[in-house]
Amino acid sequence: MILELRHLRSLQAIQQCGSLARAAEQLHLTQSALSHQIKTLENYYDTPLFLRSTKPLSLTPAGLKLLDLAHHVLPEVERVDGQLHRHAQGSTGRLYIAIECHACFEWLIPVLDRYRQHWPEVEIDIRLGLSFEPITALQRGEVDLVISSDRRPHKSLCFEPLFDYEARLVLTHDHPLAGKAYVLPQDLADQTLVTYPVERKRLDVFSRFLQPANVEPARTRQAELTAIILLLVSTLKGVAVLPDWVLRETMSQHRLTTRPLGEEGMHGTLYATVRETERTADYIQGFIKGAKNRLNADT
Amino acid sequence: MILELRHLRSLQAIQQCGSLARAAEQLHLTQSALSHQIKTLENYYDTPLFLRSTKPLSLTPAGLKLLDLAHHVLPEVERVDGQLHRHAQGSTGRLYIAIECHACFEWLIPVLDRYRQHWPEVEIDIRLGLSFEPITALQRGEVDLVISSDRRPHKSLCFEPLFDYEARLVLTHDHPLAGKAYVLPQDLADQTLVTYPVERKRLDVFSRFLQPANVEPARTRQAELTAIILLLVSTLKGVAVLPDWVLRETMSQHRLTTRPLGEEGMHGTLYATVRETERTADYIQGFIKGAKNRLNADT
DNA sequence: CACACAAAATGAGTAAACTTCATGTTATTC
DNA sequence: GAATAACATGAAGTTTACTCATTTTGTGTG
Repeated sequence: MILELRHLRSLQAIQQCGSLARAAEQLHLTQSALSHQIKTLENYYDTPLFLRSTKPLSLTPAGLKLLDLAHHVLPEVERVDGQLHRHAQGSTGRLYIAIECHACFEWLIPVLDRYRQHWPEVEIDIRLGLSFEPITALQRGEVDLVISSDRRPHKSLCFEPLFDYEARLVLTHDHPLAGKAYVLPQDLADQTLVTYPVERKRLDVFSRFLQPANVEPARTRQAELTAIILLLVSTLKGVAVLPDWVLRETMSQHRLTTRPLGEEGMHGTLYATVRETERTADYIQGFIKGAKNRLNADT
Repeated sequence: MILELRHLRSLQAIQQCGSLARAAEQLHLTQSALSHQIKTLENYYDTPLFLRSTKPLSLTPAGLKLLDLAHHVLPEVERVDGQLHRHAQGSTGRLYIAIECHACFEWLIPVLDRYRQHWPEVEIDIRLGLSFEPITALQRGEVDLVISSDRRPHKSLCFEPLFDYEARLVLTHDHPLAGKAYVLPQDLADQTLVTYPVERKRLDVFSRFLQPANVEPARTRQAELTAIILLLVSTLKGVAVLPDWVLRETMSQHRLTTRPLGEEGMHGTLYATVRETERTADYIQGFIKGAKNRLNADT
């Protein structure tokens, strides 16, 4: 198979111009070059592609077949070619986001809604519950941006801090622990703890608060959605640990309040991790900027 | 635009094989050649196309875009490429037939029905009432085969005789002229002549019979379909001139008979005209053979 | 952590393909 | 039938793609 796009482009030009000479000009080639090129094809297929003896020279059935192919194929090729060029400039691309924490939806969705207005061509998706580590998925090209709070440096990847947060205990106004200025691990030993349905090691409240003090809550409950967790906290008189960004408007509606974990509070930073090669792409930086400004995004 | 099908083929192989080395083997290239080729593309688009650091190496979003294009485009290209190769062998092609005489439908349709069974891939069409000469249309590649009874030799075209025919006068059994063994031009001077609706010069009865004797029929009627012409001959007690092949089974049904034109009868030959370049193609020869054997085709 | 192994990148030389230039051939026009 | 226009052809030059040899990178192992 010697057929190349070049041949299709030539045929299209020949058909358009009605003569080799003019087609060659349009293609920035010499007439001779075109003649040679077509002859190669004709030898390959062992059939003429156009009739030389008619005034606006016309294609043979074989030539028409190829022209037909050209009309199908070339526009698509040009579309993708253009996309890829813009892709490199960073004005378009794929943005598959992996998030480790369910709570991130609370700020992510509004941020993405806003982002899509500015970057309409970017292909967006959110991936939850990957079969392997998000970082691995990032390296394998299955996702393009990982949002998480831990930072395990890795070559070819880079971390962009988005914003700091504080994980706080959520409880009702009239909860016994509401009387304290801050809570300690052992305060939760007789409590019902409501969490997202993920492994314990991926929940800060266990890995950074309860397990170091070797404390186990009396009961645990799981719920996927933040709204349901808050509901359960209200109705079960349980407690939950959520990042501060979750707890703004919804708080007063549910007659809820928050307390720091430990005297100092439990603080963390949320990072966006991307591949080094794509870090500078405009559409990536655009997302990171939008995430940092999430507070303004609600307006 | 430097993108060529070769690049798409390479990307597809890389994706399939999961490594440059194996892909190169499959493409009958060296690993180095592939590496260079991809690098050229990556420089052109200014973005990597796949990640080298994963075990089964994986494509970047940009690479996936191209792969997607490859999956769309390559099968179509291969289909056409294959078709063209067979085309040269003559097992497939386009067969647009131009006919000058309406009566040809009578034998052409059954012949084509039979032909299509043997040459299912050939694209068939029948063109009537072209804006210019069928021969011109043939030279311009608008049609591929012309059926007509006159033979104006032209370079790059060739004529294949199909079969001889005799144009005979059609009339009812009880028509006054039925008493004669043959009719002369002046016999038609007081008759109603039913013809196909085409120019007189393209009707043999005028150009070869009436006009040389400077005779004009009393009345003329036109009808597109042979069946209608026969009907008019019956009901109007008119006459028509039709080739003998039309007049076989239908004759007795309409209580019609035929007489020769002139003492010798008016004979002609039907030719299939094709472009010299396509004459030897199997699918062309197949049609010509089928037309010659039209009598057997009805069985 | 060094080692070995596998796989991709690199660089220089070579072969192939494409293009150009000059010229020949063919078809059409007046 | 000469003139013109358009395509074909052949040889030479240039660009492009490929191969070979080698280096670099990444991966897995003792």
